[in-house]
Amino acid sequence: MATTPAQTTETTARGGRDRAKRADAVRNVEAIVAAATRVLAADPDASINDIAKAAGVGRVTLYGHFDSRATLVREVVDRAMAQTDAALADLDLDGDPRAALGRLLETTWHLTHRFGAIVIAGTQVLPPEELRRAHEGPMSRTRSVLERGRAAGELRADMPLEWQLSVIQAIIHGASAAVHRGEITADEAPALVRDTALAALTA
Amino acid sequence: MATTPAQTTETTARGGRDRAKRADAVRNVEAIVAAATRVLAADPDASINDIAKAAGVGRVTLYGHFDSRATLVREVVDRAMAQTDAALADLDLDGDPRAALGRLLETTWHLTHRFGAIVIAGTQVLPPEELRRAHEGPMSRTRSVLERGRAAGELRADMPLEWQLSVIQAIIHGASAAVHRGEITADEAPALVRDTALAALTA
DNA sequence: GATAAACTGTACACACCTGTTCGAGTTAGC
DNA sequence: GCTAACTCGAACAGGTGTGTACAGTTTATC
Repeated sequence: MATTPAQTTETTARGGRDRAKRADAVRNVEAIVAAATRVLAADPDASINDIAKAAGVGRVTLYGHFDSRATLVREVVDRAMAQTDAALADLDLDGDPRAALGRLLETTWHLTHRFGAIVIAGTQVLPPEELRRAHEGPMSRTRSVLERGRAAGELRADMPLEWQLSVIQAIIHGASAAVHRGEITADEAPALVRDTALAALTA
Repeated sequence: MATTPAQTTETTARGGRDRAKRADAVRNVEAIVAAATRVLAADPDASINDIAKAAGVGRVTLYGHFDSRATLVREVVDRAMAQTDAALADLDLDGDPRAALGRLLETTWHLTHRFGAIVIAGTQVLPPEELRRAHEGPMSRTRSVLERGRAAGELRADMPLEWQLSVIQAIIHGASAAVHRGEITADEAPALVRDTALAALTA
């Protein structure tokens, strides 16, 4: 329990109005987003009711904080992308392109697996170009490493770069699905993803 | 009420009752299955209404031929699998494992791309083990070629076989998605799938 | 401890999808 | 050309999901 008030919460977040949001309201919003992330990652078609229940909150309360399903999904996607971007920003992508790509692959896999079907939930609600823009950030990092590897002759350049990006995405998603099916464990997945994708992109 | 047996059309199909089906009924059933295949391949969540409309038939008529959505989906999946199995049976899978796998990959891609999201429609309606059994046929062909290649030292054997199957599936589905997004053309896809998958599975 | 913000459950309006029933019109088949 | 099979639209029942309105209660904050 915070005994020291002093600029309690963020007044700058969205509505930045005169009054600050009440502490329990902030807590609930947080619980809702967290629950939505968890639930939607498992089932992109989960209802608002499921999410509210998972957050330990009434459905009406949820609507008090988010205008619509789309708004909530957008928030979840935004946070996921922000987290993704932050994790990727910590990565050292210099040096040997293959090694850099390997690190990038492992990290990306962890993120993809954590966020699972949220992307799907996004595609069903958000306009395509908005989704495209969200993907752009992480994608561009991979693309630049890929370009560097191709230019250095360490990665094969005899197929479209966009195709190679698709392959990477496909393998990562495939690994996540394979883990869910129990064919491989979450522990061995990163190495498999890295080795397989690197092999696929090597001449 | 059987006035004339006659054995006109297929009395053996399913209900194998006394009277033969009328010609227009057969035609409609065919149109429905074709439309369902087409529509569900694009959107696995398409409603019965959409399918009936696409088939140029009333919704009630559709229900006259198929008890429920599940029945229709089952029929569509069954036909797709039969077609798949037939196409794969024509393939020569002997000789050099890599060449055989290459042929298998190209053919499988064509089939997957044609049937698209039908698998998803299936997973949502049919019991898991029924789907599993449907997948078993085509999957087992790939598995045996894969095993042969691994044993011959032509394909890498340092990762689980099940994982390699997942990778193949992921690349094929990824290619189909990439074509839909317009990143690559349907013409260049088979070669890309073959080359990429073979590279991924080669030591 | 007073006040306003926030929470709660219930209930309603609306939309969509599934599956069924009905009566009337159309058509294939003998 | 008769008859049974087939088709059609409209309409209903049951289910689910979204979003809103209301009235009462809790609770943070000053």
